[in-house]
Amino acid sequence: MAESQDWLTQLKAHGYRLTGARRAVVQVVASSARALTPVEVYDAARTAYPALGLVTVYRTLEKLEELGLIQRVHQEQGCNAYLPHAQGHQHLLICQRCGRAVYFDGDDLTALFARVGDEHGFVVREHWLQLFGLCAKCQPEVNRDVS
Amino acid sequence: MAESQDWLTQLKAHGYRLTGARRAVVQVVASSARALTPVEVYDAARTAYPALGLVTVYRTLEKLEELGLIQRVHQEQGCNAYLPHAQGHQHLLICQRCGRAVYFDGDDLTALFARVGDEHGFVVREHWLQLFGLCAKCQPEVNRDVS
DNA sequence: TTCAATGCAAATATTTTGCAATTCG
DNA sequence: CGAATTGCAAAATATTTGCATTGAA
Repeated sequence: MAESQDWLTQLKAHGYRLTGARRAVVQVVASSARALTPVEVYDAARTAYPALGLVTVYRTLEKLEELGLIQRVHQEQGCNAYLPHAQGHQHLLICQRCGRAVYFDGDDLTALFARVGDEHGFVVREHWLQLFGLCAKCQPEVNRDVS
Repeated sequence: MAESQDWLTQLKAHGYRLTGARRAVVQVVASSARALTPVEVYDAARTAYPALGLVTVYRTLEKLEELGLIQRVHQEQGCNAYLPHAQGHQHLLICQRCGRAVYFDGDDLTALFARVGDEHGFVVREHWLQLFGLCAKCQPEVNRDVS
């Protein structure tokens, strides 16, 4: 994936070395359409780089987050999964069945949120917005799961 | 606090017993204006009920959440703090300095979110919105912190 | 009196740290 | 070669479970 290469370039640009472990982790996370936990990254990346240690996954994710290349995703099931970060100001729409995540634009919401803050004497500096639902592929499947 | 009494009534109504430990935990959480972690609840509630165990705090919070009386709050610093739940459909506005939380109304957002989902082939079933900023009291303080 | 609830201790799970060996540049 | 990076083992945290005792109804 092109994104994967770009991340490696970014790491290098910030003085980090390009190691086998990092390449494997980057490859996995950069190409995932759903948020992955450290252990999931570990398992997936070991097929490409068997000597990988879980600690290195933690440390690499930390650096990728610091560089703004990935973002932590909070869900009911847990808050320690990571996804490639969107460009600009975007919000997440996550499938509750398969975990697939897509970003959507929310620029027009900022003004609304500032107004809400005003009404309570707050200055709003950040907002978190996530939508949960079912993606096109999973909508028919859910009925099947239940029956 | 009146809310505290109401929670105890709810617990009883669902077949749970009203014990000293539960009264202490309920009292602390129901009257808090900011989200508290299990350990914070534990420390605060022990002044009223010294024999309290941390495990009981976990178990009580679990029941309160199950009854919809409290809700888990996710923040940058952690995702294991609880706050009294709002009535109806409300969202959180949290002060980044003192932690004070207030709810605001978000009914009008539902239609907008459904439309966003549509554009991506999703059926939106839930949404999650939180605003972060500075409350009236903390706005002047922040400048002082920095200088 | 009965069984839910408790608190302790121990088990799990998750994340972080110390450190000697390895490897990128 | 030298410093950054790695993986292991161990430590530190956070949460859950087993179980004998206690106490609410």
